[in-house]
Amino acid sequence: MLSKLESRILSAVSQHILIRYGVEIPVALEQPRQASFGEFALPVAFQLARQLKKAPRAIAEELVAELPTIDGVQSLEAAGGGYINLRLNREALCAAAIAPSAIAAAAGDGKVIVEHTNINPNKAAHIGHLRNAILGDTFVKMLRASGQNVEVQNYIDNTGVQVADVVVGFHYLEKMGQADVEALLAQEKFDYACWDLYARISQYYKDNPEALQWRRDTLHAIESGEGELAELGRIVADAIVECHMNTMWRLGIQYDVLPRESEILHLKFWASAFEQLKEQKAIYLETEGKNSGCWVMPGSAFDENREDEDSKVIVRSNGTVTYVGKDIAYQMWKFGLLGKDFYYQPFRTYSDGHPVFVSTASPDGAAAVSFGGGRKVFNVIDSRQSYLQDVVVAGLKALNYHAQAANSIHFSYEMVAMSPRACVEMGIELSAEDQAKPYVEVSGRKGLGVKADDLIDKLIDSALAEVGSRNADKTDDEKFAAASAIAIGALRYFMLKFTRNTVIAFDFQEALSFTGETGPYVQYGAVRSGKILLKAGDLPDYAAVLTGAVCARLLEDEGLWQHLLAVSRTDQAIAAALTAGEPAHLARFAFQLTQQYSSFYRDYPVIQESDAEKRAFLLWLTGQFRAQLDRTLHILGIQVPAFM
RNA sequence: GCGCCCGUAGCUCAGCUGGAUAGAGCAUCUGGCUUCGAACCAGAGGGUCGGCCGUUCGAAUCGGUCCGGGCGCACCA
Repeated sequence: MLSKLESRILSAVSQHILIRYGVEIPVALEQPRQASFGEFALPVAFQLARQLKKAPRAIAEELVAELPTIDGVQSLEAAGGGYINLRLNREALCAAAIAPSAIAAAAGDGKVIVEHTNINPNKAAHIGHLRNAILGDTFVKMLRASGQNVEVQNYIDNTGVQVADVVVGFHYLEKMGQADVEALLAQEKFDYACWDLYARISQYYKDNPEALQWRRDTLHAIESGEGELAELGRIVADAIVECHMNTMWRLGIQYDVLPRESEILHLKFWASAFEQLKEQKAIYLETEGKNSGCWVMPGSAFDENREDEDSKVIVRSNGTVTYVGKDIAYQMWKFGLLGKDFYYQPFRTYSDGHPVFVSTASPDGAAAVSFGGGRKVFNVIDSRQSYLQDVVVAGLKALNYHAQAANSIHFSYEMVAMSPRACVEMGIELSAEDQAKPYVEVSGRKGLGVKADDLIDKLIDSALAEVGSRNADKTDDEKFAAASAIAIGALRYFMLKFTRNTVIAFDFQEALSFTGETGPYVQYGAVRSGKILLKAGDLPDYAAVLTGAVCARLLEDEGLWQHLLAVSRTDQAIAAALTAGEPAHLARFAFQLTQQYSSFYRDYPVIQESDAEKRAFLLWLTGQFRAQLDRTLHILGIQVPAFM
């Protein structure tokens, strides 16, 4: 609601300055430190001071006197060293909020692709993967809320060493065949079994380096797609992908398509990319030095501080392509630059009816859908991969795809590590070296980490204990549903409250907290407001009761005005978070909005209000709060339980 | 060695393109449930924004430098 007014103010002010002083400067609008200063502040006089060689305070006073009246603005005032504080017309803002408004979604041109989750399908998902998926999913919802057409991809590396290692574990360590693995699969928690096995085989390699030959053999078999080892690889990867999809769906996270590495290999995506790279001389065949016999990208292409000799191998001397090479091909496909596409078949349909497809190599029985070909691509990958992401972008540039290179965005974030206390609580023994650190890196190879499903279960358990103690009258199913919503709310909020470049040192006590700045705090505010609306019975006809005069009278109350203001800032908050690319900003807004509501809740009893006009107004404000909070929570992927 | 990130209250973190008295949560202390549910609210204490230079009307924010911590820099993915 406020965003329109804001742009009106900005254009009026900059226009006036242009005419009056003949200068064109970017005008900024801020929120004053104190609410008593007004609703907005213009620091523009400070900027003008230099150019006009005049005291900022004098300029501010001049502007206050000369600025034309702006629709919706009550008054202007020069303050402090040169601020212009600005008060809004309360009645006008209120009237605008009551009138139903059509929100014009700014439809973006072209498709935006967001790739996230991307967990190696060889073990259970852990807290690090949760951060990736929750961050990615929330960003997707932010984009969609702004009218963008978004395609969500979850890349499945089903032919890599990590899958191979688990296959090695089954085949060589456990001496298990296809039937044995399938029997294990039928039991619960296959991803947990693989988690342990992966840690074991990793340790085994350490103790018996000669066993690495098993990995090479297995990897080769998996890449060729033939034989028993390849079949085992398929079974493992497919089953684990199912597990991951289930885990993520518990958090409300969906995908549109699962492109798999096996199809990138079989459909020869790399061959097409290789041709283009050679043709454009983006890579060359090294004939001397340590990389002799390899196709390499010169170091200067992706890092200006590097020498050309400090190059990155794209194709190994044995003719196989590296991870980065495959990633360049995949990135090209995302932009539709490969001249190829996968075939697809349905993978599953979520309970809300949304289908997700998986890539296949064969046109037989393929679904009539297509993916990729985006205008802009966001890769949600942790910051440790930034070097490789740079190489991928350099590849696009070297191919003269400059627009695509500029639209390849590494949506990076810092890792989730384990706090020493969390390690102790899990009974993990740390090396002396690790103990000295402020936090320890999560490691699948070491089996060091908190599994996503375990954490969710733990959260549900403790939410259930709370819900149970407060709602004896509800059925078990109802209580479980509420506890689940609370648990997911707590988890998503926890992962989102940190800005992207903050390392999260995972701590059980913080993650399991339901008080203070948490998801449940916000959900609680929503539930309380919902209860009032429910108890109020039939809602009044707001447009009829809340006339301009009524609003003007009631909004003289500073508390009510501040509440209306807070609610009105939702649009801005959503837009600002998207611009900054920080879901954390939106999470914080949800918290602050709820804080505002909590004091409103205490100060203004709604149901027993005897003044009918005021009661209607309070009800309307309550509804406004709930509606705006619901919008925000929807983007954050947090549901409001029926009770709590 | 080179590159990226971080250093703000006892702890965990915010602080938007430099702007008015640096903010939350947790923890500590005080007060508030016969009043729409206290997973809440009100209040108190607690900070040389890692150090030092610089840029400017103005710096937690920009630049330089030093100190401390993390992560990268493979013919692994």
